Amino acid sequence: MSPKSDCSPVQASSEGSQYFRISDDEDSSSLPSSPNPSMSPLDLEDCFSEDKCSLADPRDPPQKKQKTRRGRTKAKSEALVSKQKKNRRVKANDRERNRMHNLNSALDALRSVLPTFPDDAKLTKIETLRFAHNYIWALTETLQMADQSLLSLGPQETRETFPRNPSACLVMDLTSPNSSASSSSPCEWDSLYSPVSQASLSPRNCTEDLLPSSAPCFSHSPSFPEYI
DNA sequence: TAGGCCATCTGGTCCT
DNA sequence: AGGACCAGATGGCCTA
Repeated sequence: MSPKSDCSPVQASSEGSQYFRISDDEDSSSLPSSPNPSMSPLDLEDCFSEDKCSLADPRDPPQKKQKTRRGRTKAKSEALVSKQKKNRRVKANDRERNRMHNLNSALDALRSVLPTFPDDAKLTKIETLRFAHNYIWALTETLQMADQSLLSLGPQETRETFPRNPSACLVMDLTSPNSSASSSSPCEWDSLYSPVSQASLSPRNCTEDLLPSSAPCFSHSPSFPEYI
């Protein structure tokens, strides 16, 4: 079950700019006498800014200038406050949208460096974060193991054991579902749970907590240490 | 159709 | 005061 994948930020942004919902207070209290229910918020802004649609009661007797002026002043100030409020909300919505887009971009960047199978499978947000956490933890642990092995092995043995960068070997083991895995257990990545993950995630549910349901559970090479 | 995921809006809170 | 961050609400889309 992959979520909608064609929702680019640009598209979302354009949709967001078109989508506007008038909140209850703005609709009923701040804008009590909307001249035209079909007017867009921008129309209403024009209405306020240009004073095209006065909020003053037309039934006010014209001879009571003082009272009328005071009433109009109050109504206009309320309109201005309402307009300012609405402008702030619109700007805040825009910032929030951009903030979430930035967050999603960062999440996409994170996804791009994580191995996924199949390649076009898109991890959900929570899956990406959990997977990245465990992936980093596994890489770190393996590097430490490799360092220890390097220290204990002689130069010749080292060359045979680690012909290339040990971390590269690790990545191969981690990422390739067809790597020399002898274990056929469907959820070998359970062994990659970090201590922290074990505290917060259920190791028994590999598909939910570590990998997307659409992605297969990977096997690791026999040389990969068991982290239980 | 229910449930999951997501984008967006919104009001509150904290910080500068 | 204004911006950043957060969490709740809402509605749309997609899949089983």
